[in-house]
Amino acid sequence: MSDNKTQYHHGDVPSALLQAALLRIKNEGVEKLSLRALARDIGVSQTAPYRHFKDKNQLLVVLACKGFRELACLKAQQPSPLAFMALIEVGMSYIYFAMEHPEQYKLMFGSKIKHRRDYPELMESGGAAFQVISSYVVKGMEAGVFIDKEPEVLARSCWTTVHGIASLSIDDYFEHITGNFDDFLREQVSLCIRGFMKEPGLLDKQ
Amino acid sequence: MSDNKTQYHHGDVPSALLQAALLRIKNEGVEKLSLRALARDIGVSQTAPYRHFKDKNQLLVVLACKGFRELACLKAQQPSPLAFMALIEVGMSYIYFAMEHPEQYKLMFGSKIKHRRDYPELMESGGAAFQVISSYVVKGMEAGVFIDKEPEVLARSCWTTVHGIASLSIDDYFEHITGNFDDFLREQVSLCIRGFMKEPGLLDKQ
DNA sequence: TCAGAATGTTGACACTGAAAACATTCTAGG
DNA sequence: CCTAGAATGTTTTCAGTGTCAACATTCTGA
Repeated sequence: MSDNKTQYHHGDVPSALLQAALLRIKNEGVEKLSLRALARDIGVSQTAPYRHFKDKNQLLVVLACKGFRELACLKAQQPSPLAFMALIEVGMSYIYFAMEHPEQYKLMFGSKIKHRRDYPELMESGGAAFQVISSYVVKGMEAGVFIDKEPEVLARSCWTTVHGIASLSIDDYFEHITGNFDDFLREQVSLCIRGFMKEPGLLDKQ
Repeated sequence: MSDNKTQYHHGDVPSALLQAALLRIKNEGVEKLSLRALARDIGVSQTAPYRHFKDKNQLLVVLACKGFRELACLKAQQPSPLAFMALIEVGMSYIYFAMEHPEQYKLMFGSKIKHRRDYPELMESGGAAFQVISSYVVKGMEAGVFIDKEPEVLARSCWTTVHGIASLSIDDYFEHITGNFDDFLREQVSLCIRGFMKEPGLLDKQ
């Protein structure tokens, strides 16, 4: 059905657009992404994308959703029986995701997307990403190593810190850090978790 | 010299542009700011701004610098003899600045500005803003309440957390928080500081 | 006074997002 | 199998943008 003769119908414009978009934002940043350039990339007219996405904003929303869903799949890279260590590792994974997909991360958390709250799938996938961190916090609480607070409070604190580290890393605010960058990040995340612990000493002698 | 007759020369295009820009980003967001609109606002031709700013990016840089310089003037709103309490208050002031000038804050830390590192005045004013938090951390260290780490490490951790809270607050990621928002923010900041303290108990019974 | 610097303008170019009107192809119901 | 209507695509057009070049006016110091 799909031979190599020039076709009127492209085949799969939506996913071709998304793929081209991911490539372009990786190379040129989300700031200069244009629908017309994407259309050119995949060889359709400049208005063809509008048959599949209401507008540019909606395409950005889909890209962001994909990112959140990836985030939601994160697991601690070095699983640890110690709940608070596992939480640190999840935080690290989160930061590494951001550093590996900086432009997509900026899209997810920046203000490029307009009227974010009008897109339920975006809210939902974003919430799911948060739940990952949250679940590890809960494990820590069940293990009894964290202070007596609402799990949501700790989870939000952890998420916020990790997001701060990720954002600033991406934008090269830590460029002058000397030494192993992974160590630096881990120290920053640990400092956050330290604030949650009944006995911070457990962390210090690690 | 400057009567009310129509003048060929405007008088002070640069500061008029900056003022108009601050107004526009406050009302419509930094994302849709356009030089041409600013030119219209102040009643000059669309290319007049280019006599005073190399390009749009440079105007954004100046706006961001102004923001950083304001940040650098922050003091704890409720000064406390307890060093760690003062640090918390400075963090709060920082967050409140962000919430009062959300679009300017996004401009300062977002990726709207291109080639940030090519603007020494931006790097410098940004560094000065960081120094405020840093100085309060040092006070805490001198008071002996914080753990034994490089001051820079703690300062950066505090800055990162505060930035994370500010960013997410601005973008309404905490919209579902119930109860007093100021209390929520203060709890988040405190949790961060808690991680620095030799005796977190000091904070708990506060 | 008057030349040159500073500041302003008009007009143009190459982009962009988006809508309207129209063309082609696919697909389901008779 | 045929055919109407839905899907998908195209061309054209509009309004908006950043920025440059060429030209006009005004200010300022020697």
